[in-house]
Amino acid sequence: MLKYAILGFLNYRSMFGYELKQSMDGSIQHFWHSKLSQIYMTLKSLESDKLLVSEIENQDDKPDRKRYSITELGKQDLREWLNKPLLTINPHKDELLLKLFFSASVDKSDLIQELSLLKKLHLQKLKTYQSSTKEIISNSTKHEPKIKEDAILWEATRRMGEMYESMYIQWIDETLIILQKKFKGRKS
Amino acid sequence: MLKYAILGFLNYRSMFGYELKQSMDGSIQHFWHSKLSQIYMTLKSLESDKLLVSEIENQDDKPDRKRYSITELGKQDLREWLNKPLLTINPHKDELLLKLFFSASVDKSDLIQELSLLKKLHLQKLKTYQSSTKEIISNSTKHEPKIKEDAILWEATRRMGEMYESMYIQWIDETLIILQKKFKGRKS
DNA sequence: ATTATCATGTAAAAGGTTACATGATTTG
DNA sequence: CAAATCATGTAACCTTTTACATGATAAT
Repeated sequence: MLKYAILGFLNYRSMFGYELKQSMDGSIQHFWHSKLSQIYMTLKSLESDKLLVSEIENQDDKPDRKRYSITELGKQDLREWLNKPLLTINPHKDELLLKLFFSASVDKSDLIQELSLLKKLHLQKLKTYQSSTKEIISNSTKHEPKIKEDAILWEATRRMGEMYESMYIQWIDETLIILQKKFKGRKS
Repeated sequence: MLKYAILGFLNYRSMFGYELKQSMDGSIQHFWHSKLSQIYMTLKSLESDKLLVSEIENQDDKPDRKRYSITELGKQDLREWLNKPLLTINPHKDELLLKLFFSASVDKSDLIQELSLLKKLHLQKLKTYQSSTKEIISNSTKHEPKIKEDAILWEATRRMGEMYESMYIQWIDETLIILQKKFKGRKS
């Protein structure tokens, strides 16, 4: 579905591959992410499918770049995808939970340390969603009121990021308490 | 990492490919899932890496089956993985959020319908984690007290499933209210 | 009769990561 | 002087999905 992430962004305005990566990392990174190499490959295939067109722009001080624009065919494809409702929950994978599930033999203080570090990382993410991500969305509405309907939906997805991180942190806290209680003073 | 899910289960006891799939779907499906075809392929490659061995069992009434057992090398590999702490958050993907992010032009009653259906599915999952999954875990402890340490960690992962689904449902409810408020009576 | 369950697999395609390659400018 | 940012891409590899193939028994 990287295809539709790309079409979605290019439907706002034309962009370069590199720029697309930055847009993704700055707005949808908590529910979609891709490596640059994959973005470039996908852009190529979307162009050969006539969903995009590109033109090369020369820059004096910086490397040349390729500006991609969505075509009518591309817009149509995007619209069809947007109008087709999802009928199933999309499963996801969490390596931490997989590891934890099988970790009965692992030293408990190691698990506690691991969870404590991950808690810090989740707290950082939470703060990002609560400050910079939130500001980006509210700023975009001020300058261009016509994108208000977009901003409402962007805010809904941001809110999910916030709720998810809060929930994850709460779960880590609960799990840390259980680990400290049940295995107190026990060696592995 | 399907590799480690397989090694993890086979470290409890030897199993058939088909059985492995059932075990996964019955216990870790909310943070790990795989198709049967992939399980068979991975079993094959793990066996050629000497992490597993297999023996064919004949059954009169049912098809033959292949029982896989973990080797010492496999146990070692699993232990190494379990002892290596995760240092990063694993990103995930959610097609619903991706679609919603770009859905400003979509008919709002369609979005409301889609979210309402998904809410029902999440409610079902939540109930499963709160009843059958919970029972499976507590039953396993009663009959085999030596797996108590395992059961504590299984319960922690089950709890994440429960918290995740509760959070998701709450987010859908909030989002439904926003959609109904902001776009009341408006045509797409 | 048809569908579900048991049971194993192969082949092709799609999706995604990692490593490599290039090369200028800017910031610390 | 080293690292980050800008900018694009290829090749090899790994992971995952989808479709196909077979065939018996049990349940509805």
